[in-house]
Amino acid sequence: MKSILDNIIGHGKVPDDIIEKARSTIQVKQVAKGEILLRENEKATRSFYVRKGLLRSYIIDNKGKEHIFSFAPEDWIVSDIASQMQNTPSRLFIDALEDSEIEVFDRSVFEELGVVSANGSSAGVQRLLRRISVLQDRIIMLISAPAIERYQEFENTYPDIIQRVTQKMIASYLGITPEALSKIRGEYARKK
Amino acid sequence: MKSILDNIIGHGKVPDDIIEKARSTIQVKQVAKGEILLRENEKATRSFYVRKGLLRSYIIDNKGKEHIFSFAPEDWIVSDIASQMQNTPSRLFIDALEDSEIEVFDRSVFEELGVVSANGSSAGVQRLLRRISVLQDRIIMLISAPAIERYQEFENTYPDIIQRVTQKMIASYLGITPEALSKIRGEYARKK
DNA sequence: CGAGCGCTTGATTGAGTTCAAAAATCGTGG
DNA sequence: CCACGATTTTTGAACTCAATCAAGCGCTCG
Repeated sequence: MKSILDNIIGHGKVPDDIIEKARSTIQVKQVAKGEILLRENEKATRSFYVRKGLLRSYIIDNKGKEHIFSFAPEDWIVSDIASQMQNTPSRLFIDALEDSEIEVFDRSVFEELGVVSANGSSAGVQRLLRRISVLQDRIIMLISAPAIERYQEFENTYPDIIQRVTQKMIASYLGITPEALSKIRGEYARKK
Repeated sequence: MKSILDNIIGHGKVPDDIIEKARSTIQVKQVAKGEILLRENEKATRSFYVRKGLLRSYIIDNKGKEHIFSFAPEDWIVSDIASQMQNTPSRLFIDALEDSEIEVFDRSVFEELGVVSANGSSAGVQRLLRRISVLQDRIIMLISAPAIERYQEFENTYPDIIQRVTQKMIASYLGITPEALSKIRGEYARKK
């Protein structure tokens, strides 16, 4: 059976004793369909590797509606990277759509294997993780929020950029037409 | 002035001579507003680090409309990771929104610095890059394609998952209501 | 066997698009 | 530095795609 370790470490190169030490920090778990592994507002410290079965991650918006961020079948990893990165309470729920067998692990596994922060290579990986976190947030906005909220989010997240580009560009980034953005901004301003 | 190197290598730890060798493969370039650095269908081999100015990446859909995937101000990196990962022709254009000063580099920089494929740590990084590439594709679909095309894309990309989850879940993943998906599928099937 | 869930279908509503045209802003050459 | 042309932004009307609300059917699993 495949393990997360087979995926982190490439071929050879990592000493057996280190691998064994890492393996001891990984916890194998059987989860029943419907079981919740991570709830909103919990601190996301652990990630889940799926050996067998199917997990999903999703958010619940302010109207109580579910929006699935990702499915995770065999050999996939699920986690709230954004929450882990920024050390903020998680926005995602993670649960099991089928009875599953998973491996539970946290950042320390990567550190022990030298993937993260081992010898100066950390900053590049940090950057990749931050990128993923940004993309995750954007997808969540796109599937769950109406145009006006996406605009407000953009306003807050990129105050510097908003000054430097045309509205046409911002609209294009948000996935709406310039006309729609103009109208949204009109109403929005009027209401303040 | 900050360089991409300051970001890849963390603090200390990488020998000076290796850093210098890496630095020699990085090319500093002045680009004028409007200049195009990467075109659709080119093979994306290089990435761009912005020292000063503003770049963007975007696609042009089949109706000729631009959709901005990302802005890249100072200290950001732009590249078509999906294209680089899968070695496919790029879907993204990259151009300059302001006169900018950038650093041009390719994968070899990471390899030389031991971030990628140096000593077995590669597989973990590969996984992160693949994740980014998946997220990139999904965002592009969300901002540029109507619901039916997003569904068809999903059908092709995750044929295994489609069998195992309810349509309600798929709709939730696509960012539409179950009713809308049902209707879309109805028409779609009828037309075949 | 019944209750609930999932899927479909229909009617209505609403957010955002498209098309068009006017007003405002920007950039450039004279 | 001004003026002109081009682009951007705004506004309006008609339209379209998808959301909402509601009802009905079929299935399963408890």
